[in-house]
Amino acid sequence: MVTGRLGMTTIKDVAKHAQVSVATVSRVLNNNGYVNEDTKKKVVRSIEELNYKPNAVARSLFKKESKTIGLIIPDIMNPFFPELARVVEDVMNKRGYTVILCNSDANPEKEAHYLDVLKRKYVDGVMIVTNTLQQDHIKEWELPLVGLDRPLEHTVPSVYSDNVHGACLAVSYLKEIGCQHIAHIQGPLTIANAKQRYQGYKQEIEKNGSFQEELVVPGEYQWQTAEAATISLLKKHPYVDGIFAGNDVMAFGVMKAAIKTGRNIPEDLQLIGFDNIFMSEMMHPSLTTISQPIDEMGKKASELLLSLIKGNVTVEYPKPFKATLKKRSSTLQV
Amino acid sequence: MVTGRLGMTTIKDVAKHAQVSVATVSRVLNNNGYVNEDTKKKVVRSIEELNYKPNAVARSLFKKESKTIGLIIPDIMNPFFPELARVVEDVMNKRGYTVILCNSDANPEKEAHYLDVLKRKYVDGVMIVTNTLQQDHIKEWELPLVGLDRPLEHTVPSVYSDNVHGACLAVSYLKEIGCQHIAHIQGPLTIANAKQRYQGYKQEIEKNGSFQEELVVPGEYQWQTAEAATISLLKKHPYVDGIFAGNDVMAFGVMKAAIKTGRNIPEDLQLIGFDNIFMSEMMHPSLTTISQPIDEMGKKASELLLSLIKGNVTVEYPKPFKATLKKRSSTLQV
DNA sequence: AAATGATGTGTAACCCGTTACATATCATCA
DNA sequence: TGATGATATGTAACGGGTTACACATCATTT
Repeated sequence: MVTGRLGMTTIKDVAKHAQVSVATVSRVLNNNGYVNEDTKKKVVRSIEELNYKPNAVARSLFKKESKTIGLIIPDIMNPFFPELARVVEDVMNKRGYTVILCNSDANPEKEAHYLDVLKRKYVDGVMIVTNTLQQDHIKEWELPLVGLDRPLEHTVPSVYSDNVHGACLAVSYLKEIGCQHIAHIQGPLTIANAKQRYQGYKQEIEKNGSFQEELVVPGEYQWQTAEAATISLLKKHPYVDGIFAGNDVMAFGVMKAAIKTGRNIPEDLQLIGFDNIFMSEMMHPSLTTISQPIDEMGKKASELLLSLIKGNVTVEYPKPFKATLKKRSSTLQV
Repeated sequence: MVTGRLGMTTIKDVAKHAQVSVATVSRVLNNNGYVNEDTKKKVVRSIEELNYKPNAVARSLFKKESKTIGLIIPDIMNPFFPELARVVEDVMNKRGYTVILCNSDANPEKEAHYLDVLKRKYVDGVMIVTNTLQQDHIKEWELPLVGLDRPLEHTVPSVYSDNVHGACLAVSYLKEIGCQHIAHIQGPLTIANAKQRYQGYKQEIEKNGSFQEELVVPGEYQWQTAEAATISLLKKHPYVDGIFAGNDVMAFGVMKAAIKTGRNIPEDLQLIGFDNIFMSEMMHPSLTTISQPIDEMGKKASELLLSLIKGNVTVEYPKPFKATLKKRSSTLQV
């Protein structure tokens, strides 16, 4: 009596069992149209007895929606993204959506490939962290799309924080607590937020006209590179007494470098990171950092995407989120 | 000329454009059956001109497969899982599969819910990290399933490492390098691997008959709890000179506790963690730990699942992976 | 009492691929 | 020369839902 994949029960089985048509069963399932109370009970009982679960694929095919979204990020191993992924998955799950995880490695081909696959799978929308998405790609893309972490083309609403402002906050605080020579460990300039953080740094430093190009070194958003870069920086410029790292992970590298070069943080060298990933509190000393409201951002992005999926064409383009200074122990108390 | 969702081109459009039947187009697409070379060229040209992408949902419905798998883990924010997720996603992607990410929070209801949803979406298989999956749940579950990180029912092949052995390794090494009083920060005993690591600890300690229940304290696999537990442990038993933490994250908590109680690692207190998550190298001192071959395990689990999906009923039940000692700076050099 | 509208249910088309089956041509072989 | 098999292509059923439309019943209105 049971047909379908692996003995999966179908709506036909239920209809036969309850002695009604499939249309009636469907009406009961979707709770729409007219169904007599008794009929409904009969159908519900059959559904339970047969342990029937409607086939989501068949439904998708007809409805042209899959209750699935794609989440494209560079790399889930980058500590910033698990937090984001978690929030997104949470919100989406509560709303009945499922999340396909895609690691692009910031590789445009991989991104394009995922976009393609996702579309064929009828995902209802995509959330993406990217630097490379080209306008022509987006043009062909008629599905709900929201950018994350980095501003995208103006045709795509994006959720990100005010990196320039955040960087200014960091640097101005370093100045405030007495740093005379503030260096910057820079992220890859191909990434918009790294550039902006650098801009904020420069901008704030230039307020008293002391900007020195040599105090900016690339750390590739990785602690190993940042560690090496910091060591050679400190060798060349031993007077550096404050460092603004482009993200927390690089700040961890700075910490290692400080230890290796015999400096104490915060006494000899004050340090501020960016992101406030959850590990930053775990380090010793705990890391003063510019906190991005990751939770809020993830929630906002999810709501935005959901709204686009619901068909709202004119969603708001959210203002950049405010990054805030989170004081911990890698800077001195004022 | 273009029909379908959002102007999506269908196989019919292509057939019409190439002046052949849909069957022929399908044959070209799937590269099976007989197709004349010239016809093929015509069809390929039409496909390109119309930028046709076959609809994966329709294909799924017929083929009863979705080229999608589910990955159910407790929480992607737990640093152990991003590494795993990354490998799995990588392998699967290369084989043409897409990964749905599910955070269960180790909550049986959530797990059951995800399992249900995934099944309805025709996922081809599921990889799961769980302590709670009951036999009756698995019985109803006719899809390819592999367990991860923890041994599951004997009906389900699982990929995990030899935790008892790993714990023994840790403790015996601590003894070897001179520790007299070795404590254990324990994970939640509801989790099989935490229990096994505790067993290994106990087993190895008992070899010289010095097991003391009071030197075992619960750290809930979290650094905050572990930190607090360690502080009170060290207060009560100041002679403790070695700690085996049930995982790396708790070891980080121990590090904080050591600093707060004025101890140097490794001089005053030697420390070994478990997992070898990538942060363990980043900490200062870098953490000596029992390394699980996360990459290999992820790959193995993926291959296993793929094999089940391909229809192999009798897959091997893999031997537990060997955990190995990774010496770093939280223990003294011998 | 006839008309109207709400209620209740079934039939069949549709979503978009895949493939079994039917049909047709052509080369090869006995 | 008729049989056989390889090649080539089309028609239609199928997968498992959803829903437009048709039809029937019943209560209410005038």
